[in-house]
Amino acid sequence: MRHDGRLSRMLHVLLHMDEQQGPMTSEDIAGMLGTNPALVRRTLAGLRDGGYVTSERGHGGGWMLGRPLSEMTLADVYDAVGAPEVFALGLADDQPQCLVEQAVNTALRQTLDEARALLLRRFAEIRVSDLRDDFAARAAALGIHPGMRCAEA
Amino acid sequence: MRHDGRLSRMLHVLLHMDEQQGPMTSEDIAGMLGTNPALVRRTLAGLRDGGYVTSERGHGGGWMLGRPLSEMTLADVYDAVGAPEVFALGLADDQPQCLVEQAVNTALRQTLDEARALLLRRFAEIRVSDLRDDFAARAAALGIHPGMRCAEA
DNA sequence: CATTTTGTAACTTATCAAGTTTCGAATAAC
DNA sequence: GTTATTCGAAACTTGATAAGTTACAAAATG
Ligand code: FES
Ligand code: FES
Repeated sequence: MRHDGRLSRMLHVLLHMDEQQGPMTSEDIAGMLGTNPALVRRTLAGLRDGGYVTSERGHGGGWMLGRPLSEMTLADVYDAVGAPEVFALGLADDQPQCLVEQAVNTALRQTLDEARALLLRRFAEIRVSDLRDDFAARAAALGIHPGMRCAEA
Repeated sequence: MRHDGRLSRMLHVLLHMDEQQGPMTSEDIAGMLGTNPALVRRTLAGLRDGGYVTSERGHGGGWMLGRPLSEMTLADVYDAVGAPEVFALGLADDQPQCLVEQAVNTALRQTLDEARALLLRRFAEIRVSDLRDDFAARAAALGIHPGMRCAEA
């Protein structure tokens, strides 16, 4: 099944925004992600509603961080992109008549709920700034200037 | 995202097979699941390869359990249907050049791997016969004969 | 007013589980 | 051995939806 990359993409964008001076336009960002501006706007809209980024129209406009990365967790970003379905595994029928199928659903639902809870708990523990720090460590280890952009290379 | 219901469906089928005298044809099963025989064969093929069910062709043929439900875990069935992708959440790019994106991927991958491991560990702890027992308890609580079939009602 | 840039709606594409059709091969009943 | 049944398997269509695209209105700057 094709997966949902919105969380992954938005984290990437936030980190690049952090190491950027002024605002980034949707076009800048789209170039970075290898996609197009309209999609960027669509997805960033959720982050704007959550106050994690701000947008300005017109000359010199674009997207900027709405707060420091240390004040955003992965869970915040996950929620901001619409809290998409976590699992590809699912139930054949949510409310079956069949008692047998109800037993199956109960067991699967419990197990999936538990795994989802663990995942979201972990997401809530990780600040976006932690990823930046990991990135800085990587760059240092490789002796690479941390400001690189793959799209510009 | 549309989810993958193969595990759920196959568990349902196994439980019905267990409370059945003789073999069930693909058509019987398809009627139960609200689907069609070819799809049933396609999915059950994996369980047959794992020895969890057997199939016989011709008159009086069909599908039967290959071993008791107490000797199959949810993890066994999950593997037998092809160990489908667990998560709908995914990475935008698996092997990015960008160090920033690599940091994002590392963090997400770790967290997803942890949640997947928990899920599969739980699956390995649950025997299919446990679901049957839960079903029996449900039926008793409702005062319903446990042999009911929704498709026949 | 001309230009830049977001906001938004409408539409197309890609993907893959699910669903369908079809025919061949094996088995059993007669 | 002929017929009915049933699985096996390949080839194809459908449905759902994230992603991608197009287009244009609205707002801000100079
Ligand atoms: S997209 Fe991250 S460096 Fe280019
Ligand atoms: S499908 Fe489970 S009782 Fe009918």
